[in-house]
Amino acid sequence: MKITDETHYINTIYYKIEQAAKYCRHLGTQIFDKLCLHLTLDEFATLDTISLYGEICQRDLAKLILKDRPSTGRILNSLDERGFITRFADTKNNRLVRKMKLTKEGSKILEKASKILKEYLADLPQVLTDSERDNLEHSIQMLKQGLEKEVEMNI
Amino acid sequence: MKITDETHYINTIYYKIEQAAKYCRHLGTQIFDKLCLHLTLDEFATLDTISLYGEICQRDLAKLILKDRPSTGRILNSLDERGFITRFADTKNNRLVRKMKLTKEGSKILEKASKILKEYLADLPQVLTDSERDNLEHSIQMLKQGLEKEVEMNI
DNA sequence: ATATCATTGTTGCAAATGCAACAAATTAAT
DNA sequence: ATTAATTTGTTGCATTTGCAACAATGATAT
Repeated sequence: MKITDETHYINTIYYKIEQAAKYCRHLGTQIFDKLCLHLTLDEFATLDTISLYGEICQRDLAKLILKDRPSTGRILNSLDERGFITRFADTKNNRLVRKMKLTKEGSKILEKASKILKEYLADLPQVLTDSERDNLEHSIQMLKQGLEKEVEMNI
Repeated sequence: MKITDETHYINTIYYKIEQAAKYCRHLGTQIFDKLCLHLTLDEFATLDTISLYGEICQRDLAKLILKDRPSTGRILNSLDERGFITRFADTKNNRLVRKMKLTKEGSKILEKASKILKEYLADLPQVLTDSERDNLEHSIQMLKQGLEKEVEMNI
């Protein structure tokens, strides 16, 4: 039985990336759960992305947080209801869009969660050396650019 | 606006890996759909894994195909109903388990799908050079090993 | 001016997923 | 011997996701 046989799916780079992604997400949700941040990983990523990009429309946000438009809308509904963001009408290319920005409350909880998260992660053993991480980032970037040409993401 | 600000989630390696994984899965399902292989990506991966590892129990298979036990059982039910695998009782560490193996039909459709897939992928432009892919594989492996110590996957 | 197409966001529903609870079988403990 | 704990697989249900259809608005074409 040749476990390293490259012709099998389980040995492809696609499989290994999916596996790594699942570990990442699992670890993320476990940490968010344990730390009681009152935010899910997706909500945190959404607030963080808005704070980074400022006022963007929902579709652009969807592309950034890797969710489809309905899912993005639902996450924003929840954040809106809880007073972490406000949404307002604006235009993009002369088109009516809904943009959003953080409220004071939103900035506060994002900052608090970031701080707690940072402290927690600092106590974890480092999984990759800096050079390994740089290597990985570069390779992933190359892969993404290659795949982008082949896949229609339809967001 | 510092888009490359490393303190933001969207710039972390975790985010980038999830993004790459989503591209991989999207491309995979699109290809399987287009080629009309009468198998989903997950079903293909399952057949491929069984053909590689031989007779294994469901839980071990679940760990390999990165699904939880219920999902694995459901995939196997479907493959079983369609005659691509047979399941039988066996023991592992003196414990009763259900193992499975490919039927003639299962081997046939796996072989056919592999062949079509290989031809299709050969026609795609190469997204990574061999050395880039080797690099990526090594880094991903390191990351996975690091994460494994921190996450309980509960499969 | 009217019709057609494109973009953005929402709704609704089917499918997939995650998870807890359960059942069956075996091991370990007292 | 009885009880408790473990491992494996299934069931059921709540949540999430994916996707198609729709509504609203603006751009383009004839």
